[in-house]
Amino acid sequence: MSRDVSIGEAARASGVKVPTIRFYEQIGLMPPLQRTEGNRRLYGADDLRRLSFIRHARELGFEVDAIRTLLALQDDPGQPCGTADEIARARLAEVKRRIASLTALRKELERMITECSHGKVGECRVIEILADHGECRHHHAGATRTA
Amino acid sequence: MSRDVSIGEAARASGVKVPTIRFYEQIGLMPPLQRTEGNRRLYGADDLRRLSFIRHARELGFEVDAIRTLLALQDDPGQPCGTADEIARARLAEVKRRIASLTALRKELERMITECSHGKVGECRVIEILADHGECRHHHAGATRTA
DNA sequence: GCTACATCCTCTAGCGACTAGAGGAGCAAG
DNA sequence: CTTGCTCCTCTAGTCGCTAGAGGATGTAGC
Repeated sequence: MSRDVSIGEAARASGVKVPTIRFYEQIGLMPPLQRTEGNRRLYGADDLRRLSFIRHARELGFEVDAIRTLLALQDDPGQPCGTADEIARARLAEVKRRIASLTALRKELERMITECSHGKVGECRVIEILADHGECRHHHAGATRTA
Repeated sequence: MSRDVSIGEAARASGVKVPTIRFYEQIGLMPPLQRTEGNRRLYGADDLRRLSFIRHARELGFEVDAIRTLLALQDDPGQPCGTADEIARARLAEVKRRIASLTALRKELERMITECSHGKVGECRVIEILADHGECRHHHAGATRTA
């Protein structure tokens, strides 16, 4: 039962980088940890599980606030899971929106690239299409950020 | 020939917000502008075209550095357009990667949600799958940010 | 001329989720 | 006892804006 490992080992075990682990502690995603006499952090099995949970949730693109809520739910298993479900659904909706938006971007980019005749900039379709919004099928998709 | 408009009118015409326009000037995407006696910026037709170019490029998710390069190319139409093409291709590749990654996320989220039986958190699949990375088909997709 | 009011100016700080680096302490092996 | 690794805290930087303070300018109506 390898208990109470260092932050470096926790990083290797969880796949979260050392500075990021410290950052998670700072913003309260990880609880304040046990320390050695020499002031080094010690991670037990629960802490490692929590880290992995956070990592996985981040990979799925949940925001830190959402993860905070999910962790609180996990710590209280008797609660109904409507909130967790809601958070996941909201994330799914966001992901679908992003996919739709990116698919539109892909089409537009492909069009630019295939129309470019690889000559001079003066007649380059890439530049022309960027210059004339009217030429383009893409109309302000909005939200073009985050995962 | 509505020449030399105010920043507010430039914002309305281009769809870029006033503070964002000033920000573009600050980071050198827009050149230092003509000013009135009262120190207000004046935008001519060229400036408005440049703004629209920037806006469109940002909508397509090009980074500011890439836009800087594209603008420099546009200003020098005799150049071969290989660089523009390359930038567009790089962006397309990135968009494709993001779509692939988000599609994997979507599947995973859908699985979580459909398996959730809407009972207590203790037996909630959403929480369980987040807790056990082993249960999941999704393996560190990497780049989960930006457009 | 005078008063509202909109629009403009500059400057600084904040967002989210980290990442990088300075400057120093602890600890095991040779 | 020194080398070299890991760890500590703290601050600042990343990207592309966005928000707000605090003040100047411009315009329309009276």
